[in-house]
Amino acid sequence: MMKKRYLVTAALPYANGPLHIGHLAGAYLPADIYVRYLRLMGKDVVFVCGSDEHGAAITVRARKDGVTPREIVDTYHTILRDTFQKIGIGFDIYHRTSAPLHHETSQDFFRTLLVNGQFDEKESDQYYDETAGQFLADRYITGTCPVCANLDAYGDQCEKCGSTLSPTQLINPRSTLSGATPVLRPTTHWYLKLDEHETWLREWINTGVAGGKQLHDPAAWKNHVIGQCNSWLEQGLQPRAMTRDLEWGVDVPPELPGAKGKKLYVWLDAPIGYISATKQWALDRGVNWELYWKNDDTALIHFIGKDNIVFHCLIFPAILKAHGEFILPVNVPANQFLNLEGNKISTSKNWAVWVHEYVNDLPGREDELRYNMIKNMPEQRDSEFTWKGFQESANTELVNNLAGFIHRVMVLTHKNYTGVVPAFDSSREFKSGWNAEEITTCDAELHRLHEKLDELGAEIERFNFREALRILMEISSAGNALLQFNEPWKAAKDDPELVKVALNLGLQYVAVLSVAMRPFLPFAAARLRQMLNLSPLDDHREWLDTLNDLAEGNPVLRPNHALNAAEHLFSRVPDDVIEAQIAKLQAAAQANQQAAPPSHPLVKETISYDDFAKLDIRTGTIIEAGRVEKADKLLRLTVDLGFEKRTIVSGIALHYQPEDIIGRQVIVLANLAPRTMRGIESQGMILMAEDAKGRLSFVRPEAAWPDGWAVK
RNA sequence: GGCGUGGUAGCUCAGCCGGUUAGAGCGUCGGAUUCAUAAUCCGGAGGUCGAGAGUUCAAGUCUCUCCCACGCUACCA
Repeated sequence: MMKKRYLVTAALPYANGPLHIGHLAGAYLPADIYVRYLRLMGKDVVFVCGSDEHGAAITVRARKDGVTPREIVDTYHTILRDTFQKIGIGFDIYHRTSAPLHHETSQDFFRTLLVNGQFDEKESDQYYDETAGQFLADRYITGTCPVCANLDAYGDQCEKCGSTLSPTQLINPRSTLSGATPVLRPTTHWYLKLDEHETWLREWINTGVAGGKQLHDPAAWKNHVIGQCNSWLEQGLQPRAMTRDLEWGVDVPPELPGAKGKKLYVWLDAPIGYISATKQWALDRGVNWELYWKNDDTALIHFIGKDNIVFHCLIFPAILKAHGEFILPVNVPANQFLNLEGNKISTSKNWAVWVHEYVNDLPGREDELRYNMIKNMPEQRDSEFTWKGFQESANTELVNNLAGFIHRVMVLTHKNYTGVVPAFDSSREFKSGWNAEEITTCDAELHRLHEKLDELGAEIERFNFREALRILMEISSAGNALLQFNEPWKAAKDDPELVKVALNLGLQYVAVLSVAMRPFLPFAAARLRQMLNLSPLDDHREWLDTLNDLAEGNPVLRPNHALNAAEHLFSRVPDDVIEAQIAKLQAAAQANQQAAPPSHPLVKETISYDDFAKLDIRTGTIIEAGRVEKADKLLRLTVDLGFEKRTIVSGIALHYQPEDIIGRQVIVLANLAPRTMRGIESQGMILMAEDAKGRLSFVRPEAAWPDGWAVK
């Protein structure tokens, strides 16, 4: 499905931290390869990205560091922008969501949705800090994680166990602004009626048809992308709040009643960044941005990691459709996750390879990292980065195979022909590099190169970057074999014609590689162009031209063209560099672990004896225990209080087996209001001790004790 | 508990709208070679395709059950 125009987006990185290799392998590298290829094919393509600079995490961070949010985002925006540039991610524009143009664009979008009747205004209860006098963003509330019992989980997420949370799930919530216990207060927000979009989204995802038009081929989408979307659609889409009570973000259009203090939520902020970035790019060039967003001849493609699938495949498309004028993405080739040395990459545990540190520690080795990332790209499933693997791929494949081949052709040409591309008799036969048994001619081999280059491009178009890279290396291997089979170093004396053909063709391989390498290894490709004394690639259909030349049997490098001096394109990565990186990784993780000892929860606000006396706590004995259907964490207990038996549902199933706890004496909060969980009424609560790791332990009298008596 | 994705050679991964002896790279073993950064080329070994059952003339490839990993989701007073 070739289109006239391409708009390629890469997920906006959040501007409160630097970039790690997982980000690179997940979204930016595949996007960059794809875009570089399209440019070399002469396509009209715009590649946009930018920093996502709003939200509570940034204000929390600013408060902690004692600086303004502006300072935080300025710092990281600069780091991110420079890192992308240094590792060779060639955005056409790297914008930022704090730009006024972005604020205007987002607000206009909001207004249009409002006019189109896409919102419901609804009141809901949100946590409010009475001391600070404001509503609390999820990030401003901390408390005990209900999943892993981490004492410092945020209202939106527990960083220890990674669970997604909502503030009301937190046990013992506290405001990070004042330390006070927040209270629930009603507030009004604008909800996008996502449920009304469910039907067309389901059809669009599964058939590619929307509004009666075939917009894409679902077979071209990755399994896990469609799978996850359907998983969500299955559960039914709910209206989603598009605004929040935040202090740092895009204002809800101020002319609207009730807009005061409210900001657009990420859903209507970050992805609109793609649009505002395009606008800015177009403005800078006097181009019409709408061609890229509102025209059916444009292919919109989002490169993201798998954590962003639902957002880019369901919510953002719903928003675009709700607006009415925008096109939908033709594909969302999300990658899975990259693990690091056997563990998940974790920012909070400092288990990561930071790209800005990499370019500093291993200067001039940008392509080596890119190569390994592509070779192990998590295209269909999670994959793994190891420093040992990095060293191996760099040394065996880039140094030995690729750089080695190029160097030997160059050196032989300099020895035999003083660095000038030799002319040769085109009828002369020789052994093919693709098969030692096959006798071939230069013309036939140029056609074979054409096939390979064409195939390579097709794999890129299908987002099969690993396979594309494999074909690139296959060309290099065939080049090595060409030399091996024809042995031009031997033939110089008795068969000079053979030497001419073999080296000429070898040089054609190298010239083709100088183009084909560019999407993957842009720095080395530039060095190689220089070495070959060819003009630098400027992304104007050089790939297409090369294909055309080869198809017609024309050499890419003409006879008598003078080459520059032979140089090694890559150098070995020595052991000590790798060892240093491994040591650094482990040291950082360890330091992080030591720096963050488990903190005890703050003591809650003082209460009177009367408050305590309201609690009726009794001894009891578990006489029955069983699992609760369809619940991982719940046990249904029957507890004997001596004077009566109670049914109590308790969230201890992960810590105790039912058969092990029958007969166990426990302490019961006996006058807690009954509550129904999973269809069972719980008449009380078992008191448990809990440690920093979330382990639970029964609390009980130190020796057998009669049931039903008070604990005071 | 529900949903989704994955579980294929020592390692990293392809293949999966069923169809000849299951593939690649790296590693390993043997051989050739020396123009080239101890590089290169050729060849071999290595997999009962997570487990079990079923459909079929034929199943990594379809169905069911189970196990494991990852993600989302429910339960936690």
